[in-house]
Parts: sequence; structure tokens; C-alpha cells
Amino acid sequence: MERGYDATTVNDVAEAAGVSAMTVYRHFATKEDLVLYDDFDQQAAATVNELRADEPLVVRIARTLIATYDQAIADKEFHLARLRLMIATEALRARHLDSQYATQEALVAALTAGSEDPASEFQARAAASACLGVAHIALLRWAAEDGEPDLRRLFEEAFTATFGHPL
Amino acid sequence: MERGYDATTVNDVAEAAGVSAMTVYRHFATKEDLVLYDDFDQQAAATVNELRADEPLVVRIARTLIATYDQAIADKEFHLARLRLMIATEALRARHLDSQYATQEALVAALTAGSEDPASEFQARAAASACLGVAHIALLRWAAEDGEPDLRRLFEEAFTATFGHPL
DNA sequence: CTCATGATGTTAGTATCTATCACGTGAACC
DNA sequence: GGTTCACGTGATAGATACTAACATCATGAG
Repeated sequence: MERGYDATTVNDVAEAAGVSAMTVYRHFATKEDLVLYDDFDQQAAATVNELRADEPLVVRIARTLIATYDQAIADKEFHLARLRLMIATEALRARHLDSQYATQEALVAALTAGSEDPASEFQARAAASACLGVAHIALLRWAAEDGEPDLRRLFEEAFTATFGHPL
Repeated sequence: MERGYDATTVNDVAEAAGVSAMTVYRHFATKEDLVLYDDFDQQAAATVNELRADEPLVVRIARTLIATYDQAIADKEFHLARLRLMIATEALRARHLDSQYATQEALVAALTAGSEDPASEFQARAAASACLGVAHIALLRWAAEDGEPDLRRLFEEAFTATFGHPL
């Protein structure tokens, strides 16, 4: 937060942690993982199947993401700082988007468990991708406004505007 | 395509091109740009305002993306190979998603030009993000099936499943 | 107490990317 | 026709992320 991501070397991190750089790489595959590690995708996958299955896919996925975000941002200041870092740093932004891809796949796997229908898997993937896109926009706005608005309301506003019906 | 992205060094590329590695870096900011360069975002931004404005945002954006893809994949074999490389390589995947982010911003800028309303900008951003997510899924499926299905039909199927109404 | 196992350190190396200075070619201008 | 200037290119040195291989140390089981 003080010096920015690029200006902080892995050696700096290792020194601050009192270990060698090699030890850092043993615990984190890449420098980006130092910032980006979370178990968001596992949480989301665990949540999505607890919901009633009689609502549209996008609604179920959206509810899942809201619930998961609510848990994730319990430590608000930390997650705000992390988001700011991610937004400001190209490498982190790109990797974060790729981790959203992992979340998407976890959601799809949970939603289509047991079924082998490629068409429904395709549709679940599209719905998850769209919802994650909307959720991402809400998160960015939340960070841009310093965490002041209610994240859930931002998400609902974005969802309603995109899908044409309330969540 | 022969050796994979990671196994091909910038020096290899420079040698094949008959120039020094330094010259490669003068023309492409990063190794990823050697693969990912395109003017997709500019094309999309130029197209989105040619459409009638009386349809929902997501429909206008979706039509824009379809039109832009149709142009972009004119050289089908090339774009298939490029997509396969992008899907298989984590660094390329991540960067490509970040470039989608650039496309999204270009779309939002074109759609909200002149207006200064932060709420409508927020909604345009959400709609663009959702549509790009859906489009990305269609593209991945298209590549997975070796470009055999019609990309437009894949996109329409994903769109209809996600938004609950046909394009 | 011994020893095996796992975590850590050291060293050497590769690859991406940057900064800096030098060189050569071609075009504009006198 | 000659000079100069801009620009593309090259060579070198260097920072940093990451990997591989081997050495070392601590901890806990037997």
C-alpha cells in the first residue's frame, strides 16, 4: 500500500517477513499470489447449491455472489486496500480477472454436477460469466467510492439495469 | 503454435524476424502483445453508436460485439490458432481478459459520450461487462469446437439463456 | 540420543523487460 | 551536392521474477 506493487520486490517482502526469497516462492507460486490469494471460488461453489432451484440461473448465481462477497468483505479496510491495489496494477488486474474465471468454473461445476449435457453447461457458463462481470463492476464502484455505499445495493442496481428485472 | 507460448522466447521471435530482441521490445511493449494485439476495442466503440438507441443496452452491446467479431474472425484459421494459444497459456488468458476490460471501457465511453451522469455510466459498464462475459463464453466454445459452429448462433444461444429473451 | 523428514537457505542460472549510449540510413534543407 | 537531423536499430549492462539443485537446520518420533 505504501510503495505500490511493482516497486515492492519479492526480496523486500521476504526481508520484511524475516525469511529468504526462496521461502516466499515455496509458499506462493507467484508474486501476484501474495496479493490475490483467497478461497472465493470454493465459497461460491459451496453456496450456489443451497439455493432454491426454481429461479433463473442468473438470479441464483447473483444471490450466491452477494452472499459470498458479504462474507469476503467482512474485513472492509483490508479488502478496500486490496481492491485499490488490484485496480491500480495491470498485472494484478489481469490475474484477478483470470481468478474470476476460476470462480466461474467452480460455479459451473457445482451447478451442473451430475449432468453431462453440454448445452446446459454452456448456458450455465454464460450466466456465470455475465453475473461475475456485473459483480465485478459493482465491486469496482464500491472501491472507487471508498466502500461507502452498500455493496449489496450497488450489485442490485447493476443487476437490475443489466437484466431488466430486479434481483 | 509449434512450441507453445512459454517455450518460445522473445529472442527466438527476434531471430526469426531477423532483428535484435531490443527491436522487438520497441514495437511490442510486452511479449504478450506479440499475440494479443488487435484493435477490437476501437472497432467496437466505432460500431456501438451506429445502432438504434431504442433497444435495451445489452441488446445494442450484443449486436455490436457480434458485428465486431464477424469482422475480426474473417481470417478464421488464424483466430482459431490464436484463441487456442490464449486458452492454453495462463499469462495470455489473463492479459486477454484485461484487454476485454479495455473493450468495455471503450464501449462505455462511446455509449455515455456527452453525458456526465455517473449512474448511467455505471449501468452501461455493468451491461458491457455482462455482454463481454457472454461473448467470451461463446468464443471459447467456438474455439473448443474448432470453429465449426456458427459463432453468431453460439452467441445468440448464450445470450438468450442468460438474459431470458432472444437477441 | 539418533535419525529421518520437512522446512529453509544458498547458489547458479534463465527469461522478461528497462535504460543508456552508439551507429547508420534516408530525407529535408541549404 | 553536401550537411544535418530524425528515426530506426543495435549493443551492453542491469533489475527483477522465477527455477533447479544441493546443503543445512530444526523438530519430533522411535
